[in-house]
Amino acid sequence: MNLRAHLQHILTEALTSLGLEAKNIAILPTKDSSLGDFSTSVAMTLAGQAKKSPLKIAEEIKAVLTLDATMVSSVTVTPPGFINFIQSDSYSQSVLNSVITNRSAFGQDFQGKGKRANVEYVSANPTGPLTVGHGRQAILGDTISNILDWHGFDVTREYYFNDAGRQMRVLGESVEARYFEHLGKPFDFPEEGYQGSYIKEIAKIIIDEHGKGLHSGSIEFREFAEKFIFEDIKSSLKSIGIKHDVFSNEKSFYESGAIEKVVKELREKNLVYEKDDATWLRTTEFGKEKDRVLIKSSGEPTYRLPDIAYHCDKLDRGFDLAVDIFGADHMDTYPDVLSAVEALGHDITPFKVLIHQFVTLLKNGEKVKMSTRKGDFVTLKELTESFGSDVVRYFFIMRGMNSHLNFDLDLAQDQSEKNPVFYLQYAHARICNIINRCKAEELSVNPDADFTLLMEGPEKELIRKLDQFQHTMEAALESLEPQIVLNYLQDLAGNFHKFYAEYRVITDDKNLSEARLGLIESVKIVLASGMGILGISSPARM
RNA sequence: GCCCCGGUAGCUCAGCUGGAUAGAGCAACAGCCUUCUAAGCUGUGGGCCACAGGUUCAAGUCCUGUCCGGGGUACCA
Repeated sequence: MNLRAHLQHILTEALTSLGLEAKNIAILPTKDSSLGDFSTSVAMTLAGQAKKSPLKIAEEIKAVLTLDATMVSSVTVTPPGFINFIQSDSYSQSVLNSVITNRSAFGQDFQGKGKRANVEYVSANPTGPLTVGHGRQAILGDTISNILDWHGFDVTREYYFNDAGRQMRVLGESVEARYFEHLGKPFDFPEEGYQGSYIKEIAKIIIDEHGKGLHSGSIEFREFAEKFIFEDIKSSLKSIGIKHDVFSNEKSFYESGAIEKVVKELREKNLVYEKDDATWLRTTEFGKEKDRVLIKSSGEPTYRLPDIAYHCDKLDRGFDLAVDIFGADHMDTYPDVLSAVEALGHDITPFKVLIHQFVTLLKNGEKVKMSTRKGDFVTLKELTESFGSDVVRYFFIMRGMNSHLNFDLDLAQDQSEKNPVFYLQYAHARICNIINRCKAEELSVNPDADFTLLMEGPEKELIRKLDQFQHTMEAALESLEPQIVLNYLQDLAGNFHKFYAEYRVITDDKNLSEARLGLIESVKIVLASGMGILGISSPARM
């Protein structure tokens, strides 16, 4: 059993026996290990309720704790009322034994076993290459999927796209214009058309593959462009190790009649009405300031309508958890969609919506305003080609999704050489190297080595850190913030590098060498697990 | 105007459900490779955690207000 869970248990018992409220007992690893391994502030929290000084309560709690000596070696009380726990040697022993025995399964709690999760991410319409901004979402989504997967969820990675709307029509018109431009014929470039150079390339390829005889309004333009761009998107994602399981197409909801059904049901609930030749959704009923258009006067629906049908469909498919990952531009739109889904009688609690802030690109110290339509952007592919998948993935995870991300293209090249991702990978590679050396010395990993020989500060720190892996992963599941995993690994690697600088694994003392080998093997296992979750490779040599 | 996110070291950012002395990388400076990989380690300097109130035994963290930056507020997605 995990020490933290054990402490939770005995503290609950102790508080109950004292007639105190045993709720929200915060047990945290101490920052300063000289104070102990874990501490709780529960005595101070309860001081008001019990009308006693925190120190007195702490002492009382300490007196009635039923300690398991195989886990806790001592308990101290320090002002202003912390209760500190020092873990026993046998517990430390069991941590390393557990890592080495369970290997990649170490730390897994299988909270999601038997549950199905859906993660929708990227979902960019095929109107142009994926940009750096999409990259952030792609990597967030993929990593969150990995976290769910780690916890035992059956995860469906989904990409939803819209190929029936206005954007795709304009795409077709843009390609058509470039087609006739290439052929030296008169053309009309749409006012809101896509201006990127890739449109011209597509037009050229159409000439090569379909000849010069296409007429204005031909469906080929749009269809070819969509197919071509989608291939590019998929290959961009592949280059950073991302593959979706399901591509959901808006069109299918028209074909299945789901869209009509949504409108009909919303109308029956009086949530839809006609005005100015358009069909409106009564979002004011959901607390919004204004109602929103559902179907334009042109007859084209806005994205809201298919989105509602799509979200109903996700629920119908029986997911226990459905994570939507959107950019900040969706901030205002998803509540309407979810409210409508709820109004249609669905339970929307499976939905968890994550909003990430934008990526700002800096070039020559100035902001680059990115627009797919204007063709002014840096693609994810360019980024990956310059820096490699590991660096790109790390870069996008290292910042919380709520932070605006500044990406300085000039600095990126310099920094890529000193990128913190190498710090992690280097720790792993160093360990692999030592393990190889150990083999030559005929030292092998033994889960029952005498780990009580690991008495030095950095060694104890490593064991403490390894013990926190499970809790870290629980926190990552709770918050769906991949960054938590990354911060943990960074700390673990840091602890290892400190240990490495000061101590040698291969020594004259065979028992000590064996114990240290077990320690670094454990670090390697957890590093590899964590890096796997982040989608970052863990090289054996660098 | 209204809604959402942010404001922490010179720069980019961490800071777990409020906890003990606020951290990392980069940048600057000074050390450490005859010994398992120096993509590393050690040390120095650098902070009114935007500002003002409030809650609490305890606030970078929670509440209110102000200021600054970003996003949204479309019959675009």
